[in-house]
Parts: sequence; C-alpha cells; structure tokens
Amino acid sequence: MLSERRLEVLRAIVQDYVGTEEPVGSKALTERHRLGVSPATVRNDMAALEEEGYIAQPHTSAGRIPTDKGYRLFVDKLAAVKPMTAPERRAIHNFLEGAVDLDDVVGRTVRLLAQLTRQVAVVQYPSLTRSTVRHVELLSLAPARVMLVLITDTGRVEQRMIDCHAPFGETSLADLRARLNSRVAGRRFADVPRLVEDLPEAFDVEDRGNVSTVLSALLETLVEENEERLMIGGTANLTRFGHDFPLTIRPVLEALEEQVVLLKLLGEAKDSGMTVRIGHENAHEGLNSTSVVSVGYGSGGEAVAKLGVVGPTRMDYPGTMGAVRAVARYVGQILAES
Amino acid sequence: MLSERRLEVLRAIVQDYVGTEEPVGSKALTERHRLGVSPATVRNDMAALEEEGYIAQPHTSAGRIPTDKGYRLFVDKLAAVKPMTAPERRAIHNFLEGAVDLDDVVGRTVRLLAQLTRQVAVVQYPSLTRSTVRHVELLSLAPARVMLVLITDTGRVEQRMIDCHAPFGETSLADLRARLNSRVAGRRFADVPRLVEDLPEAFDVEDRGNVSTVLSALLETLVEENEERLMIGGTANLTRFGHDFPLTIRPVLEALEEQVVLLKLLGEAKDSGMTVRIGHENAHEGLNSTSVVSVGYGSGGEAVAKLGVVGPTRMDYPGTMGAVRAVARYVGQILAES
DNA sequence: TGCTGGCACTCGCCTGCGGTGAGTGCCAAG
DNA sequence: CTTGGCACTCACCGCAGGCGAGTGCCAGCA
Repeated sequence: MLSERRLEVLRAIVQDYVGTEEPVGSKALTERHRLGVSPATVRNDMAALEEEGYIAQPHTSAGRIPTDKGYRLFVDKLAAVKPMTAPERRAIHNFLEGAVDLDDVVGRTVRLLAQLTRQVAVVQYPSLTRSTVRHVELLSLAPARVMLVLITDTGRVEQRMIDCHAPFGETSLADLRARLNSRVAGRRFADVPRLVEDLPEAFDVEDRGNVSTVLSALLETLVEENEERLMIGGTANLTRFGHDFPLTIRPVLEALEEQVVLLKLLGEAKDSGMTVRIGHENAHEGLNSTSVVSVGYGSGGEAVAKLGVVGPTRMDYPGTMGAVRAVARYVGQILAES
Repeated sequence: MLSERRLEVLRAIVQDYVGTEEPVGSKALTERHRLGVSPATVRNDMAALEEEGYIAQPHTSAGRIPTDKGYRLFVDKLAAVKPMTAPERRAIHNFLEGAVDLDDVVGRTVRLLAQLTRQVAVVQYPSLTRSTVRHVELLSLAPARVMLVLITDTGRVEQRMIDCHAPFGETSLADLRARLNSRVAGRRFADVPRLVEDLPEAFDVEDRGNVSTVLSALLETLVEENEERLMIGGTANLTRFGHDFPLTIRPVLEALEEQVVLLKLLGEAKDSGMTVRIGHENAHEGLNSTSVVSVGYGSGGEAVAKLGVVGPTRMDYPGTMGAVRAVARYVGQILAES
C-alpha cells in the first residue's frame, strides 16, 4: 500500500502533467506544490511509484508521466468531480432550453459538451428500447404500400415503408390504426409485442396477411437496436491532442466515424453513475491513447441513452467529469419538460 | 496567351506535384514527361508561368508548385473528367442499392464518396424546398396539442409540435387532414401556400383559429431552409493533408463542424454541372487551403440537393471529379427507384 | 527508519558548421 | 526560339559540442 504522501505526489504529477503536457521532475514538483519535503525525498517516492507502475519516464533522465494505471488510481481515489459554478450551470440551462425539437436538443448538447470540455463530444439519441410509444400512424401511399410512422415520448420519429402482399383497404387500415393505438399508446416498447400478439384475429381473413406484415414491421422497428443514432462534435479539439499528430489522431478519427464502435463504447458504460475508461481499458485499438468519460441521461429517473466525451488520456478528469455530469442532468430535465 | 507547350508544362507540373507532393523542378519534368524539349527551355517556360501567376516557388532554388490560379487553369482547360471504370461503376451501384431508407442512402453515399476519393465527403439531404409533398399527417396528442408530420416524395419526414389556442376536435382535425391532403399531396412545396390559402374559410368559425395555426406551422416547416441537414464522412482522410499538420487541419475541422458553412458552400455551387472551388475561391477562410468539388443530384432530371468532397488544393482533380459525378448519378437513380 | 543535501552521470535538445545536391537565372552559341 | 554551360542559392543532412533538467546513489543526521 502506498503511503499518504506518495499518493499526494502522484496527484501532483497528474495535475502538473495535465497542465503542462510535459514530463514533470522532482524539483519542479516541490516548487509548485507544498509537499513539505525535499526533491530528494520526492525522487525516492517517484522511484517507488514507478516500481508499482503508476508512472513512467519516456526516456532516461527525463521527468515522469502518469501511466494508464496512474490515471486510474487518480480518478478512483484522488480526484473529486469538480462541480460546475453557478454561472456555468445557468449558461448550460439557457443554452439547452432554446431547443425546438429532438435533433436540436441533441445538436445543442453535443456542441455544448464539446465547448465545455474542449474535447470530442458524443451524444446518443434517446434510445427506442426504453421509451414509450406516443403514437403509431399508418399512411396508405399506394394500394399495396403503407408507411408506418412511430412517434415516441422522447419526440423521436421513426418511419418505415411497408410493401404489402395484397392491396390494403383504407377502412381496414383505419381500423388497424385505431386498434393499434388504443393498445400501445403510452406503453413501453418492451411490452408492445405481447400487446399486439392477437391483433390479427380481430380482422377478416383477407386482411390478416397485411396486418401481420405491418405488425412485424412495427416490431422490427422497435427492436432494431442498430438503428440507434448518435451525434458527435468538437473534432477540431483533436488538434490539441499532442505533438506527434498524424499517428495519434488518425485512428481516433477513424474510430469516431464508426458509429458501431461508438455505440459499443457508450453501451459498455455502466447504466448509472459515471464511467471513465482510460487508455488501454478501451476495447477499440484506435482509442488506446484516449480516455472516454460517459454517463447515462434520461427524462425520468431512468437513463434512456448515454453521452460522453473522448479526449487524450492526459485530460482534466475532475473538470471533464463535472461538465459531463452537469450536461447529462440538464439534458434530462429538458427532455422531461418537452 | 500561353503557348501550347507552356500549357503542357503546367499540366505536367500539376500532375507531378499532385503525385509526389513535392515541388517539381525542370529536370525532373523533362525526365518524367515527353515534352520534347530540354530542361533549359522548360525553365524559361516556368519563368513565364510564374510571371503570370500560375506557379510559384516556396523558396528560392526550389522547384515550383501550382498556385490556385494554376489549378484553376488546369481544371478549366487542361483536365478531362476521368470516367469511372466499368467495375467501379458496378461497385458503386451495388453498394448503394442495399440501402433501406433515406438515412441509409445518405450514409452509404457519404462513406462511398469518402472511400473513392480518399477525401472528406459531404452529402446534403434531399432538400425540402424543391421536392413535393407525399402526405401530411395530423395527430392529436392532447386536446390542444397537434403533431404535424410531413412526408416528402424523397422519403424524408419532418415533424413538428403545435400548441393550439383552443381544443381541436378530433372530427375537425380529421376533416382538415383530409382536405389538406387532397389539395397538396403530390404538389411542389412552392405551390403549397397558394393552394391552402383559403382553407380556413371552409371551417366553422370556432375552428378557424386552430386551422390557421396548423397551416402556418406547415408553411414554416416548408420554408425552413435552415432545417436542411447534411452528413459528412471521411474526416480521417484529413491526416493525409500535408506535413505541417495542426495548422492546416484545425480550421478545416472547424469549418466542417459548422453545418451552416457547409450548406452555404454547397449552395454556392452551380445548380447543374460540377463546381470546383479552389483554395481562396472559397469564401470561408478556414477552407482557403482546400478545394471543394460539388455537384447536384436528384431523383428526376432535376437536382434536389448537392454533394461533394473537400480536399487539399493539391488533389487529383480529374479522378475526384469523375468519382463525384458518378456517385451523384447513381444516388439519383437509387432515389428515383425508391 | 526515514529524510536530506551533495554529487556524478545520463541524455535529450539546441546550436553552429560544412558538405551535398537539386534547382535556378543568365548568357552566348546554334 | 532552343540549347548547353556555368555560377549561384539555399534547404537539408549529419555531426560535434555545450547546456541543463532530471536521475540514482550515498553518506550524514534526526
């Protein structure tokens, strides 16, 4: 177990390195922090910390930089989430409040988060699977062609074209629309399959095929998890990444383009509370030199989706975590209001 | 006026520089191209070309690189759009054909374009203003709350929440829905205002206020040009930009994040035919070291939106233009089919 | 046992220096 | 108008030396 002072030294190293982006040495440490001991002592502590794998030196006779393990310890034990100041909170609220629809909410959130953290922001659209149905609309576009429009309580709209085997009469369609809505409106997605199971039986034989087609399209839309969308922003902040650019930045940009990767990334995070994945803790190789801070957000008490930021492992964790948490809270509020 | 050979020299310079990314000298030119003259002659020609502002040297005693003006002459007079090969065309078609909805079409297009050109691709969603109405749906969510859903012939869906002053009866709403659709379905957006002008008169006095509210919401949705969305992809290709990275890439990333900037960028392009904006021809400062190749695409003969790529001024213009044109054509086809 | 000051050592970074070579401009001759 | 020749420029490369931040180790002291 590390002594109290050694933890203090580690904290100082992380803070200084995050600030200066340069390896930090024993002398500089004692000057900038009131550790109450001499550089020589600090050197001994550093040697111990290095032995344990919390810090490393890029080359002999240079200062130390924290390792992923060092950051991990810092985040778990040494850092407190930095709360936003009152003016910041007000600014967040004002900025989000002006949103006119869901796209706008997500767009504003991503811009806000990128600006606050000066990092790349990722915001997942409120997920379908946990929300409830507000309305299902069926439109006849051609005799044997129906458009299904699904409206959720989060304001999201999903549409889908359905080709029927046989012409679908306007009255039957209206009938189906009415029955469908009376059964599923206000219900959770997960409950829908059970609720519509016996619907075809209520129809004439000649319509049952079409009804089933429509219902299965509806169910597909509901479970289609890969339809989950997200928005990213603040990629320009990647330029502040480090000196040895092209090599570091390229895989990150590539990873960010793959929605699948990002969704998995956010999905891996714990459902409640904040998750911080540091460097190699990220499964995706391209993100091995980045840290991901993510958290769930939702309109009620429950999380319906996640958001987070991607930045260099060398990031201001307390500040970033504070910003992420605050933004998640306010987005939840905004969604609950609308 | 420049002599035939000098134009030939300029073409050779552009081609070599695009290939090697290094200033090209007189000797290398005569070796790689069959100009039929000696290096000394080429030197004279180069001096003349520099005098006219078509090429420049980064520093004394280095080779020449084309200026924006040089590239301009190259694309206007010296380069032919390189047609795609048959296998490439097949690949494009196959790749786009699997799309299941509009989002997917746009997503596939942007990925395809980025991959083909190895540059940043930008695809605008089919624009509302030029398309036609397929269906208007009105849903009563609460007594005095209506959701308007607008479906276009390009498969795009726009929704909007409307707060009414007074409760809007279900039957009146159904009436409005029916009348509205009979008037505007299949009509162009531009014609809608004229077509619905006298609609309120057909309703009872107590409903007129609500009808007007709904209609003005519809009209707003129609003209709301800033609702235009677009998708970008291939940002990882920015890493191939040049050596002096951070400075070049940052403003480009920033510009790409501003949808407004991009929409304006595409909007400036000619309606038909391909547009190439080179370096400082781009109004936005951040894109002064990039070229933008854009073209309209559409489901019928008419363009409904634009797409294009953003890359370094030092790009393979014939190849890029060929790819952009081919992709635009096939997207048009796909949209027409669906 | 743990902290401290001292000391020799390492090694990345900066600077200055000459050599090299690609590329240029100019000129006189064909 | 083209061409070969020639002197000149200047970015780039490699090398050596000095500087300095930072380290590890050790002996002395509380």
